[in-house]
Amino acid sequence: MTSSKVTSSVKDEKLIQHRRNQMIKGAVALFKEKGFHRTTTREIAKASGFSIGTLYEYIRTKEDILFLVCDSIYENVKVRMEAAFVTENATTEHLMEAVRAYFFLMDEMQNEVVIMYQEMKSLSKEAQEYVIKKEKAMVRMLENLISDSAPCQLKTSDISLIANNIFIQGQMWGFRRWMLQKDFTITSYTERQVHFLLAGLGVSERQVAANGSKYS
Amino acid sequence: MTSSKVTSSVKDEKLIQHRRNQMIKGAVALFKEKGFHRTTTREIAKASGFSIGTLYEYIRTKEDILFLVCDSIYENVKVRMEAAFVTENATTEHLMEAVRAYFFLMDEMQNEVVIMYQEMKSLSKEAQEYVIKKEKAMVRMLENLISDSAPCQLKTSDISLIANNIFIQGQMWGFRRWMLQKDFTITSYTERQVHFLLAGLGVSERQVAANGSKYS
Amino acid sequence: MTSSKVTSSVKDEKLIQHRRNQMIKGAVALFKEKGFHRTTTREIAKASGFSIGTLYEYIRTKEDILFLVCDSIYENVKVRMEAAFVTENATTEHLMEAVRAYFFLMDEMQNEVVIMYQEMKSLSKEAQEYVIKKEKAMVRMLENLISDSAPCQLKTSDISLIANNIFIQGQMWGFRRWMLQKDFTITSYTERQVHFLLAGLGVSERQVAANGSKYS
Amino acid sequence: MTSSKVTSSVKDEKLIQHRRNQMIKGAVALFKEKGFHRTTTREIAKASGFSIGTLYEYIRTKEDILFLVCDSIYENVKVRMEAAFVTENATTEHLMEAVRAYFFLMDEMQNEVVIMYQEMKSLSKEAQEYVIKKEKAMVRMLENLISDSAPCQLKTSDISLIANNIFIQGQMWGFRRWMLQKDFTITSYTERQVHFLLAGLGVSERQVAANGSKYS
DNA sequence: CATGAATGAGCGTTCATTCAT
DNA sequence: AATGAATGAACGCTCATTCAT
Repeated sequence: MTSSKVTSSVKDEKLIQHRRNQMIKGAVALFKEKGFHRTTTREIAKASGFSIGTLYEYIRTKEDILFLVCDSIYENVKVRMEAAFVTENATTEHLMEAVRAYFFLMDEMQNEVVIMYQEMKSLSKEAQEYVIKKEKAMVRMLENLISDSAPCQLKTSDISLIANNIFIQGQMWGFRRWMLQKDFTITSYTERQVHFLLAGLGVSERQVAANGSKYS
Repeated sequence: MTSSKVTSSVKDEKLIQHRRNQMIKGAVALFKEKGFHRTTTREIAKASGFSIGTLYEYIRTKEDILFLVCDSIYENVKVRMEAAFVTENATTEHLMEAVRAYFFLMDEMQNEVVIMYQEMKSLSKEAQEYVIKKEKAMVRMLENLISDSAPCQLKTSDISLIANNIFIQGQMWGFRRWMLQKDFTITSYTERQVHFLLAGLGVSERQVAANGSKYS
Repeated sequence: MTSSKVTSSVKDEKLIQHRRNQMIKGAVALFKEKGFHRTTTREIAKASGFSIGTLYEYIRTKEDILFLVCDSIYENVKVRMEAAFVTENATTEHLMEAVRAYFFLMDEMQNEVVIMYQEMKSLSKEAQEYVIKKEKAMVRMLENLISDSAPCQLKTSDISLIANNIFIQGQMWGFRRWMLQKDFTITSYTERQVHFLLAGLGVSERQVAANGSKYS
Repeated sequence: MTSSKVTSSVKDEKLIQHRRNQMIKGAVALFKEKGFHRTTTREIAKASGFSIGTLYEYIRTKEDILFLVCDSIYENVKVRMEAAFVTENATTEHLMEAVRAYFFLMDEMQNEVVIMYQEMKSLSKEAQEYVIKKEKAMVRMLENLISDSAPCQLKTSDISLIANNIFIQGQMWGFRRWMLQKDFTITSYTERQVHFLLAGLGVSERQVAANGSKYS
């Protein structure tokens, strides 16, 4: 669905969607390499396969492109996460499997994550809030899963803390790759983080690891 | 000590140090608000209390300012951390106290931390490596403390993982303030993170919390 | 033909040629008056009839403009010289007529010549060599003509010397105008220089001057 | 003698002279390499062996330095030429010997000559006129010698032309070195130019070359 | 007399954005 | 709907000149 936050002078919704996908793909590659500010609109147009004039038929300002990129990242993450999250009668195993899915997703989306971390500040206050809202919604999903699956009663603030810890541990796999990716693979990283998570929750690992995971 | 990585055309070392401190202070305030790229050298000069010409007597390029800022952040953190870290016969209590000191430091340095996260990419590859080296050295300090104080034998990769988790949990207090600082104060945040850390290490909290902390 | 040494971001070759001619014309007028260094790119843009942004669509650096000017001067001189030079069965009369044509051309192009003399040093080493090559090619044309038309056998080094003398005598009409243009017109200057040239070659003037010149 | 055209805030005439000589020496070396505009006053101060503040005690503007350099060049040439010029009962041999002396001087002063050609335009109109006056005076010296020594009656305009030809032939040895200094040494160059000069004057070489020259 | 830190006008260059075709 | 030439505000940086010490 077209991000209605960004206006276009073109009418054909299908075309808008198509062109914007081209733009996002081109922009992510460029932002990853040079960052938002060092990337010019001309470069984005070229990488997207059309002219600077055409680019401006589908956005109003350069910031719109960054917004489109950020929005698209969250959309992708959201779709993938919803597929991995069980919402009813969740067990600790469900939680662990969701965490694993999230970590593997973060591995796939390292570049996008780094972009989010580095360029979010370049968005307008308004757009930042929109994006933060999306991040909060995702954390809430995780909180619900923790809450549902927790073996014992946890304080809501503790649930929130654990959810946030998991979230940034997933993201840090990407933005601290220079620190982590010599000692770990995504598989071993995931396994050990899950291990400490369980320990933190006071769950014996044996209880959970009985049946294997998709991700190990 | 003057950062010898950045050359100045002024000879008086004392003056260089003084002027650069002015620059760093001014630049941090501006970078925090608008980011590195949106801040102009003229604005930095003005915020530092001198003219654009004088600014360039103490640096060669705008990037030098960012480097000076990053370098100064690490220098400050390092000095403070070294004071908080026990290096001999460390106990779990020592570790916890060091973690608390680190979290409170991160609370003080929120703006600087956010700048580091967002602008490090704007440094030259060379300067990035220099800064990463400093970050790695600090993580190593923490690893040593964990290793020394651990109640049981831990794998070195696990030690590294725990150290990194602690590190980014401290940093995340700043860069995810919009998420955390409604539900927590730095004190409660620190307490709960320490709680889960101990749980992860398999240490009973009662054993440790007996004598109160400076930070609670 | 567009000077392929200088790149442009505009694609239309015809337009490039047109805009560059405007630039050259404007730049020559300004360089003549204030020299290359004292002329700003904004002034050149204005004198060319377009904005500073447009100027930079057709060049990459200010030095490119100087190169374009120098290149264009040589191109013009070359075209004019080739038209004036006989290449087969040349007689002394042909040589004299070519020299006269050259002197009159130098009279027309005084400003350009002065610019070349004063600003060539401002070109990059690479561009200087390119321009020197062109100058050498032109001297060679003259050498050939001298060689062909000489009444007696001359040493090649003498031919080269004579050619160079003629060349700078033509140029000096422009760059020493404050010395020469009170006592001479271009016609009388040409006539006397030709006179001494013939004397130097050991040719009686009567033999040559029989049939009048276009230039007297 | 101190160039009274340039004012100094220092009183001690001896010191002024000393400092200015340092400046000229440093400046010539720099101008030769990078030209007047690309050379900074700081560089000149450094090359002169004192500070930028001191530099400005002995001149008022950067242009003053260029003027000092130009003036000094002419002063040197003048002194040397006056020594080489016979003013009474001059013969063709005297003329030839003076020309040879001039050519060898131009060989020595190539850098200075090139600077004069390229940077004179950077002087103020007033200073240019002053320098041109000096050049004219020198040409006049040569004209007088030609006039005195000429074997036959020459028109004054022809004398002027010949003097100018000699002058720029000497200078061209320096500013066209890339063209001439592969085929000639200063000795052979001088000899051949003298040869053609004599031919132009209608003098048989044998009459003159009888007794050898200091310069061959 | 000598120093060198301070100044700021002014330069070359970039690039987001527009709009006629 | 697509193009790309045109625009000019704004940036990073330089350097001649001054003046307090």
